[in-house]
Amino acid sequence: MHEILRKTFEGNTNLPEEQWAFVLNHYKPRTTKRNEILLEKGKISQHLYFVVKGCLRIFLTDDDGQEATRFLVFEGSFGTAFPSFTLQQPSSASIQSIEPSELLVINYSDYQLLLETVPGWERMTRLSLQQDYIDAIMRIESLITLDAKERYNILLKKNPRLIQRLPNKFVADYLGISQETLSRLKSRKS
Amino acid sequence: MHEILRKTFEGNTNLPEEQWAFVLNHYKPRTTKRNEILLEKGKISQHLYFVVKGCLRIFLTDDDGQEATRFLVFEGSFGTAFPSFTLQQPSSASIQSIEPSELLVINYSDYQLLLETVPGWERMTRLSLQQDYIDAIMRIESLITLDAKERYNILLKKNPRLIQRLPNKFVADYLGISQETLSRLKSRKS
DNA sequence: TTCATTTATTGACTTTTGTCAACATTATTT
DNA sequence: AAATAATGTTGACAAAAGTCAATAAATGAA
Repeated sequence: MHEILRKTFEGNTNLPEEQWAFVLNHYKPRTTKRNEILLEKGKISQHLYFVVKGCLRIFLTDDDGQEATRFLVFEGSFGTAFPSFTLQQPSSASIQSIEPSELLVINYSDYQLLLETVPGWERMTRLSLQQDYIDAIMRIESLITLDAKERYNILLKKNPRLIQRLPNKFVADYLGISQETLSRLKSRKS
Repeated sequence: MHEILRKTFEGNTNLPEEQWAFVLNHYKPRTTKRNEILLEKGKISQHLYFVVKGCLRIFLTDDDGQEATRFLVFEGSFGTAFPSFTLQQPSSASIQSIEPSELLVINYSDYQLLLETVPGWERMTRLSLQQDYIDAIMRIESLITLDAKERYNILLKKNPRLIQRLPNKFVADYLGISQETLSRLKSRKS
């Protein structure tokens, strides 16, 4: 089960065998049920999740009960309420497991421990953060330059599995539009 | 002139005196004229800029000549076309110095050199990246959950100098809205 | 499988924002 | 200071997206 996690790390770093064991050991398996809430907003996020199977959703709720999806986390990716986890502050977002999922979980203090004790781990972390930041920048770009239809088309191209697999409403609020608008987009020609 | 840069770094790290000299030496002073273009889209970004005085703008242009501002970089902050600089790929964004500015500039290979040779510098970089990523996440949130007026109000509260100082049109496309909409927002009561 | 619940689609209408154009105002340059 | 260019405001209208409500379809649980 840790194999896929190791493969993911290996894109950015190369460790001696014993250190791999040390790192991977701090990621504990966990399974979740469909729609299980992993973090409620207002709490401090203590865990970073790696999705082996399934899908997580980091989302915001406002006072009217409106929801907006900040991130969707699929197989082979990491996710948490990042500002909360990093700064150890109450989270504005909640985390939900949309599907029954298999996760590997590291807690905040172990995350820090790896940074302190494993040589080269800081680099691993920096590189992965770099990529996350770039993804965020691209998302901002698409939000400020494209209309709903264009954003949908790009998502369809870049991440078709996401659209096939997820309930419409999650896709919609990930795109920052209403469910009805998405529904109309999909049936529109162009 | 390097003093403000050092102060900024010192929030995240603590170096012996000789290493400070080494780091700061790799940031070269540069001045720019109003509206000077520092990077054209399509080119690879070779420089990371620290703004001592003035203001930079990282912006996108489409085929119709429409512009959208990805980031505004003020005194005491770093900026570049990040995906291009990091991955050393052609940039989708351009960089412009909106005001006559004083910058401190490091090039890509020196940036890498500091990461390789200065102990603790990788951590400095990671922490600053973490904050940038958090800022990007918050910007995404505001784009998917708030309307133009709300986004404007938040910007007004969080960064009043930005609005006072910059031409309306830059503020507008930073918010992802048209100049006219911003103009109407400003005169609207609520 | 059936029932209950959740999710998706569609219509009618409203609100928000964008676009184009005219004009006013403010900066820059000479 | 005058001339020129850049920026800001406003109106009229168009387009995009949201909301509410009714219904259809799909899904999960018993």
